[in-house]
Amino acid sequence: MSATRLLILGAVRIFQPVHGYFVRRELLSWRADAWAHLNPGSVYNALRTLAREGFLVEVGTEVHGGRPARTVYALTPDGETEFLALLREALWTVTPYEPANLLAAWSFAHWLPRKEVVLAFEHRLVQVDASLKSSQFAIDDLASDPRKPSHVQDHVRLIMARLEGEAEWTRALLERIRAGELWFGGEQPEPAWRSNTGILPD
Amino acid sequence: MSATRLLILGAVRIFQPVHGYFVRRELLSWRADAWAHLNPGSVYNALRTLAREGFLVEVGTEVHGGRPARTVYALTPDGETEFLALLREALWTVTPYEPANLLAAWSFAHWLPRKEVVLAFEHRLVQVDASLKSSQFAIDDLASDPRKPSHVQDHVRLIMARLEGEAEWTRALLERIRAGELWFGGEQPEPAWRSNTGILPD
DNA sequence: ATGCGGATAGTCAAACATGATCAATCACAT
DNA sequence: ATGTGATTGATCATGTTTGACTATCCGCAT
Repeated sequence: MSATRLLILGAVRIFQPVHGYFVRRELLSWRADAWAHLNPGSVYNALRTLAREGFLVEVGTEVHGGRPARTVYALTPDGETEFLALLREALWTVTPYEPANLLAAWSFAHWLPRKEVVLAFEHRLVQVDASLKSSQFAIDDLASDPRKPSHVQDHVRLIMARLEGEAEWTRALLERIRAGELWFGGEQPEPAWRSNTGILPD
Repeated sequence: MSATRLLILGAVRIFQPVHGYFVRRELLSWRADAWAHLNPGSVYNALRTLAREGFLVEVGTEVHGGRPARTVYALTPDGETEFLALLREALWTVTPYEPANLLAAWSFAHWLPRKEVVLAFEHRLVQVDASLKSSQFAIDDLASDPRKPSHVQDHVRLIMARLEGEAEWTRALLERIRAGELWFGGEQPEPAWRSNTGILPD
């Protein structure tokens, strides 16, 4: 799933050099285990996969006492590029069947310039609007086709209702961003939160 | 994924005895490939898994010309029970992180009595309401915790906005069901749609 | 000193999903 | 007759997800 890749890449980017368990704890504190189905195995697997693909490097291995060794990762330049690509993809594209994408994208959107986020959100609203309009025609077509069960129309309506909810959230946030709330790429030297615990191991 | 199991079980239940490709085509015409990530492999795999678990039986194998043999399935009594259990679970439970569940459930809800569907939908609205209320407290807590990144609050808001959209859909449908629209379990002898093509092979 | 819950750090086999690929057939125009 | 593209019916290697499980260490009360 692409949300997992973005989450892992983004979390490593913030805390690098960082080991798997730390990434996992942080993402757990974002409830990503729930909304992105992020199980322990997924985290470690994604780390290994991203490393194999050259987006992450193992920068070392630490052992503390008799505990399992922890592998420490950092982003490569390619990983940086990939992160931005995935982030933009997730932020600019409405994916009604991948609800985790927007959640993951919003987790890292403050790394982009405020202006881009505004444009991306405006674009999302345009996409949703187009979806709503086109789906009305789809529903009319479905209604006139006796071979299609009528619940398919209701499916479309449900998907649109959820999208409408998402659009409402987008509008509310857009207003806050336009009003100068929140901090974006380059506007603030340091993020206010740098840890899920307040204490970084080591 | 549990939506896949419900979809396959339900589709077989409608069209049994039926082969995999037919089930796939039907679910494709419901756009389930999009909203439930239903790839070809998932369908055939689910059929085999459900058969292994005793919920489906292979009632035979047909060969037409030089094409791959088609395996024909039907529900067992256990499969019937499992179908109803999965359907009720999906219909009665709000699962914000499994958006396909409700879509799958609504595909088969007309097999249940109208009264149950009304109760289930009313219960869904209660659940959403509780979610909305509890998440307001969660947001307040998150806001007062400087260690938590502020996007986590926005995550909660987005999830709630989507849920609110779902609730809107639920209310609209509930009204129609209460008004006597649509047909439910035992109210109508035959479903009006029995095929995705109008022509059943054979 | 001992017991016990919780945090730390991660593994692994089994289950499941992915979607390109196959090879025959059909519809239909050239 | 032959090429073209869509349809039929499914498989399979590869990759990903699942989540129970391991094993140590720490804090702290008994």
